[in-house]
Amino acid sequence: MIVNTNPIAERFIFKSAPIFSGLPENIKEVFAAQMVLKQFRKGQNIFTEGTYPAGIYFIKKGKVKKYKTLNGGKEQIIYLCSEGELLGYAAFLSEERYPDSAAVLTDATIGFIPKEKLLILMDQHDEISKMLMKNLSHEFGVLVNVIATYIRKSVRERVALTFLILHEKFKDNGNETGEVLIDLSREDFANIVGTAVETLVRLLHDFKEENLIETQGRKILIKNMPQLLKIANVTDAF
Amino acid sequence: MIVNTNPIAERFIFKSAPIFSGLPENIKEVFAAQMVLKQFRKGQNIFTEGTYPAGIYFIKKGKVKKYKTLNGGKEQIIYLCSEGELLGYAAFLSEERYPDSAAVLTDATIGFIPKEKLLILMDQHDEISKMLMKNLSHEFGVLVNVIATYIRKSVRERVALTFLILHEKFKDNGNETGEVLIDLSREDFANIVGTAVETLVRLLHDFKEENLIETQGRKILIKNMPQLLKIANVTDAF
DNA sequence: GCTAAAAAATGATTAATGTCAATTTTTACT
DNA sequence: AGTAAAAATTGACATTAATCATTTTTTAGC
Repeated sequence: MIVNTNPIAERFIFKSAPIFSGLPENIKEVFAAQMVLKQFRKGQNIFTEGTYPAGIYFIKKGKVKKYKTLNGGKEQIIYLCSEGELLGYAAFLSEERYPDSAAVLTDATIGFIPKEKLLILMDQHDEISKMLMKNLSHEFGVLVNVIATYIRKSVRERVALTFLILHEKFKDNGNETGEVLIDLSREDFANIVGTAVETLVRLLHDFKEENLIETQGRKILIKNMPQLLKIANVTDAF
Repeated sequence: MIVNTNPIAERFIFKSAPIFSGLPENIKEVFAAQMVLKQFRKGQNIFTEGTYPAGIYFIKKGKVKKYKTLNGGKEQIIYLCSEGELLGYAAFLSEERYPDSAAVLTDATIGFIPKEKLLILMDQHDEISKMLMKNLSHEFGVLVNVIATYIRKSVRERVALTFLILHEKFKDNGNETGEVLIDLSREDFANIVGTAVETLVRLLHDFKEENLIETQGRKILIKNMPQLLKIANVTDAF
């Protein structure tokens, strides 16, 4: 597997390492024992904005988009999650409604831990609370970077930055030369960037002409991530 | 004091109630005892993005902007904090650099708790860890709403929404009829909205013509918050 | 209260991005 | 492989918002 080579990446990515990696074996087992696994089909929703959490979710396999539907039908993807990430725990911890929805992008295996059980686990094992706290606070910093970047940068810069995130999320699709293949609809891509599909397509066209990417049907091959990163112009992210 | 009348407000506001309000008296005292108070002059920085936290801060008195400086010199204000709020605790908890800076907008009194002491307090009093967790997770949900809203809505909608936040932050400047007086530079206002000062000024002009606000020098009187809220069009926030 | 400096406001123009309509390509299914 | 539906792409145009230049107003210090 190709390792995350760029320190900037972690300022925009929730977690490169699986969430449990820091926990002692016995805790991992306790956690796994409480988890109910469920299969989801491509496109299916895991939870929906405005409802209250009944527990938290863990991505065992697959990719998930966290998104928000806006008045007027537009969608904004807040974040792409992949294997090893927890879902919906901020709303669980705040005891508030989900601010966003989660839907699987590919067929997926999702673990569920009901809140009653999780509360007991947190009470019994301080490490679990600490892990949640550590993750949440990291993700908080990521959102701060996302806000500043997405509000103030041009769409071209945002598309380039989005490639950094996608590069990370799809790196298991990497080939020997380090090129990564992205499999994502233009609509979802545009909804991450926060732009119209047509605008995204035009920028992809530009990047293709500049030899930074290649397209194979809807799939996109990242050919020159360093240059894309230069275009993203994100040395202001900490 | 005028109470927050709008349920939408809390989806965009970190905390209306002072952070300690839920804690038992004895914990409040312990916390207060560890706090070193310091005076800050208008414009002074409390901490700077890219550095590591030495502890956390508490706003005893005054208003603080949390902002990020972007390549090219632009500034994006992430959030306005006021009396009773904690600062810099996400970076403290994640043990990472501050993603943003904090500067006082008015002369202010800020409490500081060094990290060594805070770690001991958290260890001794579970309520403190829980309080931090609860706050952070709430703020996380707020940032999700902010992202979707500020990326996808027009500047006019964002200005209207910003009035909701300012209404809350400046409500101690309210008069008998519920109108609230905002005292903030156009530049800071524009940096919250994420737009150019000129664009902001033009929109303020429009709102004035529509009788939603009045200006008194740089100060702005909110006259019709309900209508501004309609313009903001944020019934999509949970 | 007067004055210089800073901030706010206005005007003209340009650039970026969104929208709508039409066409081409790809995908999924038989 | 053939075909209908969905997705991607392209083109023309409208709209929004940024930028630059200038004027007016406000603020802070004497």
